[in-house]
Amino acid sequence: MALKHSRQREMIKEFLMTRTDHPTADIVYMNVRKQHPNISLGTVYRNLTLLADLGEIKRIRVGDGVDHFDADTSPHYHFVCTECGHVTDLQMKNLDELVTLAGANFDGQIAGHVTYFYGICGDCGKAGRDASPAGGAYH
Amino acid sequence: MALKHSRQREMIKEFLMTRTDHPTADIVYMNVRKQHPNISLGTVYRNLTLLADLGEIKRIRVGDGVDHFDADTSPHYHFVCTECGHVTDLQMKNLDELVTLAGANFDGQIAGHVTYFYGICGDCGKAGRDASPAGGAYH
DNA sequence: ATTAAAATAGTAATGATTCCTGATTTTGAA
DNA sequence: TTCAAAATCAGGAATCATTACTATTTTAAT
Repeated sequence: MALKHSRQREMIKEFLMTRTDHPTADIVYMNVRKQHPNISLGTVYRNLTLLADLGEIKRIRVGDGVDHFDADTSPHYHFVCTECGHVTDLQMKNLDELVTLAGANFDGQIAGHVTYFYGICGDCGKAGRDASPAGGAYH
Repeated sequence: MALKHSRQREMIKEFLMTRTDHPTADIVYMNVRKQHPNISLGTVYRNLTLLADLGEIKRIRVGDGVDHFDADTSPHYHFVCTECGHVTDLQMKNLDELVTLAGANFDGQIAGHVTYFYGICGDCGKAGRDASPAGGAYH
């Protein structure tokens, strides 16, 4: 029942903390494997889930069919690029007031909300303009 | 290239329009099969995707690992019960202003936002209180 | 050092969704 | 009406993320 220390879990957490983007389980796996070549994908999944349950990391779902993970557990919002799929942080005031607003005409207890934004990220926007036949700078 | 009429697609759309909840592909499949027993699950998926691409229905993703579908394409928000998993509509003013707010400190083009709420729905709340040892009405 | 609980590696299983293929429907024109 | 091309279908195989299983290894308390 008690939690025991594990080198694998430590490495997963450490790796996540080095990243400002929000890697998927598979990306975590590929990277941790560089230092610990025979870690298994199942171990990565199990520990990501465990850490998320403990509240040490956050699981992020942005509708792309893959779970992303974030070592930053403070409340903040995310942006998903519909072009490259990257998930990035977004500075913005907290919107918990929405829960009150939503609860006004609703029969039930609203515990929280999920909000994320989508569009074209800065990099893809630049690349798109550069590649455009209608007047980008090429070379 | 041109779209051709299909009985299957019609039935799928018709079934969705009878529902105020937001069925998954599998639920659509099981129900349409009552009238058209040898429709295939692949056909249901293909047509749900097609209808969603045409904008005739909406695909809803609420982080439960399954896509839900909604014949009501007008902008509105959803609530997911963490107890029973049901997805229901939620009356609330549109929040497109959030996109402007979010774009303020962001490098990129924000096209839209996804918001949904979660908690305990009215039915589960009632059931929970009824079953509670700490003072429900038993008789 | 001993030992029971927890965690692991490796692999199999699951579940939602997509892809593939040969047969069937639809539709517009002859 | 007849016909052929394009679209769609049914059924099943394949994919992909994730979870479950099991024999072995690691952890940590005695």
